[in-house]
Amino acid sequence: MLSQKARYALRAMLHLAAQEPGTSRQIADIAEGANIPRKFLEQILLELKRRGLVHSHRGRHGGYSLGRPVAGISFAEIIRIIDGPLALSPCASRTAYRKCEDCEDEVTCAIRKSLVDVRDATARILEHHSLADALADRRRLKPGA
Amino acid sequence: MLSQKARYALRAMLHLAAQEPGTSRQIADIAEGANIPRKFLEQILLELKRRGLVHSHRGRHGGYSLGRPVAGISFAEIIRIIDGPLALSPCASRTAYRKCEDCEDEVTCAIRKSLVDVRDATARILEHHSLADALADRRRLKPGA
DNA sequence: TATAAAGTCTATTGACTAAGTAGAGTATTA
DNA sequence: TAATACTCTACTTAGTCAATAGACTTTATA
Repeated sequence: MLSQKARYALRAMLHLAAQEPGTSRQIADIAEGANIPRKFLEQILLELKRRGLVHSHRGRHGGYSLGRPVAGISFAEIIRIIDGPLALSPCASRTAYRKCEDCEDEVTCAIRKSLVDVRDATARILEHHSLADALADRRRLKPGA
Repeated sequence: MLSQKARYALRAMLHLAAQEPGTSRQIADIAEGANIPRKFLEQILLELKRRGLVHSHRGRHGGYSLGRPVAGISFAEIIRIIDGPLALSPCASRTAYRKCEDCEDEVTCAIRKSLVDVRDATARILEHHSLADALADRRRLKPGA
């Protein structure tokens, strides 16, 4: 399961993605628009900023904007930043591989193999699903808006 | 990520699956053989037993055995019992669907769609990966044993 | 140039869960 | 009937999740 924080991050990014490209939005606006506790959102945006997914400017007319074009930001990237690797086990992760502490022999591990299959399938979907795709999905689902 | 408990459960089941069909193994034996804390394993086996994945008999020559043929027990089933749904969000689960508390409109949710895709891909792999498959994998990986 | 408005940073809280431990109880069999 | 092994419930400890608080810094503008 994703953490609540990761779901918030996805919603916040989607909110930014839905803005006129190049324009920015303030935390309060995002918090209200995406239904996220304001102070919690601050932390999330800060983290996303450190990783380059959003830009911020401070001071009076400050705010946040996407760090890259909508087509260049995948769900996978957002989720990895907030929740860590997609894999079901550290030993099945390709981006954050770590040997299982108590694993006898990884090479012959009959569990790892299928977990790697799952991680690959998951990555295949989420790495190719960008904010642009999500916006397109939404438009298709909600033709009126 | 799977919990440690779920990884233990998979290992324990695999240990049982590797036994002569029909024979049983005692908790202490499984704990040692699969490198699992003994008292913790008790709880896990109890849970698996309640769900019919293993049978037990008590008393002097007691022990545990698989509740079904190795080909009839999937990784998905074991994981669901210990960790709950495979999906990344309650709203994306098919076996344990639950609406997101703070979701505005699920039908038009641009996040849910891709999470459902992931859950389907994951389920496709893990539901079709049985203990028998895992044993076959191991044999292939470790031709000596 | 003061001040209001906005992002930045660190700490804290409370509830919950994960992982493991303990021990008394119950069934079986030699 | 004693030994052995599963059963059940409770407990502990550490850590994480979700959220909140508040002081600090930057920027625009009146």
